[in-house]
Amino acid sequence: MDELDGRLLALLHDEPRVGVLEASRRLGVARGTVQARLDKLVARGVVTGWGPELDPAALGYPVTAFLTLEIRQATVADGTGGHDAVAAHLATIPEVLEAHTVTGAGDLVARVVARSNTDLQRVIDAVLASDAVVRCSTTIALATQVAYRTLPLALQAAGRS
Amino acid sequence: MDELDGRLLALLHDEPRVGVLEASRRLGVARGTVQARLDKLVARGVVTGWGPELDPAALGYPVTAFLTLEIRQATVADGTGGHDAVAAHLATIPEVLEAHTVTGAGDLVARVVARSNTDLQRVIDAVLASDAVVRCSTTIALATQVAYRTLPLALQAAGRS
DNA sequence: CTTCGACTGAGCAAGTTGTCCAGCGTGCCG
DNA sequence: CGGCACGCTGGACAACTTGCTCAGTCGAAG
Repeated sequence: MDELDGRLLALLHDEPRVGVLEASRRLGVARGTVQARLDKLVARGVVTGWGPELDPAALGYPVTAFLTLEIRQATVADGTGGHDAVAAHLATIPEVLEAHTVTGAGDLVARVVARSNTDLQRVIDAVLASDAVVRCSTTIALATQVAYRTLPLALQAAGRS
Repeated sequence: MDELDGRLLALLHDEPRVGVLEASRRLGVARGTVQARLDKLVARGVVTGWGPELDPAALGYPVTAFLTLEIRQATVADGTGGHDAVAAHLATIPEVLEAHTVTGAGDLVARVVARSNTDLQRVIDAVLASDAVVRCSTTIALATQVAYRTLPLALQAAGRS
């Protein structure tokens, strides 16, 4: 991650449709260089994909909420662990966009979306359908102050390392 | 969002590098159709971008945490509101990947990353540098059970609407 | 001094893109 | 019922990009 990598990522971020050739022109380096840098970034795992970013709101799910789940700690009789069981359960619910185990009061935090505040109840019920979920507290996201971004981080990493 | 849109998004998700022509072959429709669908998805705001997805861990920031901030409610003497001031402040910190105002105990939830648990302290201090932040409680993400995804949601939306 | 890695600038065949066009079937409306 | 808009098809075209290769240059490290 040097300064050129940073500029490359910034360019791709601003105009994702530019190809390697166009990028090389913008950055003022040879095409092969851009290609090599990109390959390296992908190989290093820095760039994980180019998939289309979808907006849940535009898909009809404008409500975002964070659920803090409390998981039954004990392993169930059939041998399935509490966390794994819940993770598998959450993965089957399309409205669950992501989930992390965390420290602190709750055991697991999930980001979910819903068609409306009313619909959110349905989603929560779906989450609660697992026996391993003991409790669920809901925090609704009112507004996005900072939209998900990684570019500033990449630029900082480029500047330092 | 019909079934073809869903298949198209799924294909792009699985293999982002495929072009329009290849996609049309895979989906068994004409190239113009794929192009038209894509344009419409972008125009509708469903697809918000094709930017490269960066992995904070690969950038040297393997620690993820959720900060719940309590914001000073009163408007400051100079007229800057508490929320806006904090949002602007957070936006200047690269380690803050996203932030939302929320209902419930806290006023604002921010996702941050750090180089290590020790480094997390530095990030938290940076967040706390704003006068408008009254309190901050930290929840460290231990593991990702469900990685951020929107495809299942899109497929469900495609099936229904 | 030699070696090594990275970058440049060039070339080539093959493939893709953007943009047209005419034709066809379906559903809607007067 | 005729007419019309709309979306999809299949094809065409020039212009461009990609993947790949290669020789040459440059600076840093051994």
